[in-house]
Amino acid sequence: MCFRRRSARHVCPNPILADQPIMFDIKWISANPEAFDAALATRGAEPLAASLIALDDDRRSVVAEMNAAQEKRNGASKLIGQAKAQKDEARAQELMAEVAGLKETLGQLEARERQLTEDLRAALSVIPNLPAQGVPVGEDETGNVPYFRTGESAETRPAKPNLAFAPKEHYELGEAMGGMDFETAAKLSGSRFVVLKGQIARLERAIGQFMLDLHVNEHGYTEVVPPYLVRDEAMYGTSQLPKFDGDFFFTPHGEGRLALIPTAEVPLTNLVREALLTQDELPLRFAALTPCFRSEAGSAGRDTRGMLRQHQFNKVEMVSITTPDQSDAEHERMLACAEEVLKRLGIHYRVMQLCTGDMGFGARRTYDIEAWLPGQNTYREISSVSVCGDFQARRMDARYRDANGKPQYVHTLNGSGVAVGRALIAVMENYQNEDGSISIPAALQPYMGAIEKIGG
RNA sequence: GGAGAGAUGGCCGAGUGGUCGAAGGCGCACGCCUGGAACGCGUGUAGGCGGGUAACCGUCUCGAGGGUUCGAAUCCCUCUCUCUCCGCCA
Repeated sequence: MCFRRRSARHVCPNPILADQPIMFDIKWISANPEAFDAALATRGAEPLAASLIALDDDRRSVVAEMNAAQEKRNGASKLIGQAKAQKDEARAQELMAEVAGLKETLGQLEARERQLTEDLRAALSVIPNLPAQGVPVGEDETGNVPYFRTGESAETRPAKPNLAFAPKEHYELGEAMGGMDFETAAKLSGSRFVVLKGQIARLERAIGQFMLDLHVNEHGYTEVVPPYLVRDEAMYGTSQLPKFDGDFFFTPHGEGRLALIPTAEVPLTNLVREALLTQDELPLRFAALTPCFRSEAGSAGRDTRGMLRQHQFNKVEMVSITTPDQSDAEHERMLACAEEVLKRLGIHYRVMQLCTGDMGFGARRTYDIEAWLPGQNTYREISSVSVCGDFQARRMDARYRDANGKPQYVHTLNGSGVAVGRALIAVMENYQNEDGSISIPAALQPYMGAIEKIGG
């Protein structure tokens, strides 16, 4: 709840957030107003540069006035100290009277400065990140375009399975096997929850273990077990807040609340919040297997059957912290890491580069990996890999010292590697047999006690 | 949950109401020394904001916010966080 201004109430759930750093460089906006507005336009936002610059001009003139008044006061105070030291009480009294008048104007100026800074911060905090060069312009998912990394083609990816029968959807297979129970889950928790049992539960665990091992052992990520409950400040840092307050679960804690992480991106990225790193520490690469909790209020009615869209699911997340010049290469690398999961599992997929209108709030550029689901006869998102530039770093105040010793904002990247629940769906549907059993992909067999098949 | 201690620069760590943005150390950079290095010696080294082409100038910041004062890292209040001990507990 924000007490300051009615208009800001819905975007300012926690007054603590008012102290958070600013996420756009207002100087850059002032120097490039047309480019700023043009970039916003591709994301479906109204032009804002003029109003932001006006606000900043006001702020700067007040700051200048304030500084001048402070300088005057400081000078006088110093003289008072000297006068007192010389026992010149009359002179001291004289100076003190002079300074007295400054106090009031100074107080007013400080109050105005604070208000203007907060107004500017509040305005900037709800503006989405600007797209990177080359991101296709479009309004929604129909504007997304297929993407291949250098050296990649359809031939370098697993083919669709050759099923000589009508494939079933994952929930049909799971329920028939007694390993997937939505009715019981609804009794416990309502819709959009599931109970996994027996071999399906084990398969879910195997997939998560396999993926985390892959990234840790072969892709150079440091394994992390982060908190699953985080403060609003952390959610603000990765830009889930203040704009999307309704999409998450919160639990009361003390006088405030904690958020259940919607993705491990939040705790993993915030690992470097308020840090000043050295250049040779970078890049930092973190991976974690965690549950994710999403309220998803806006998506009621979509994908109500099965476990495609749940309030709770497990996911392996990758996060990289890099210098600005490394982030684009790291983005391709991270995409390769995520793709490798599907290659090892032998699941057909495609990669889509998201257009400007379909990208998430904090992303500069995003690749989605969509796995082929025979039961649905379509591709469904199983991973999303984004580079955020310095957008999150500004919000978190995460910096490093560059070659000249100057602090600079780091760049952050995040990607699913991949969503466990959806990978389970993909394995089940792609490896189903006509008798309803499911073959276990070779990569997972070590995690399944070397069995080759479940159910049936 | 109960009791106590603390929060200072990249890190560690001193600190008196007035010239303290802050001793000292570590780290880092540069120079000297060396065949080259280590050691040693010397010099330099916070961040934000505003102004200036720049050199530079001003201002703010010693956990956060408020107060006392002409003047606060230093005194008072509130809050947040950390640590130690006790209790409870997977």
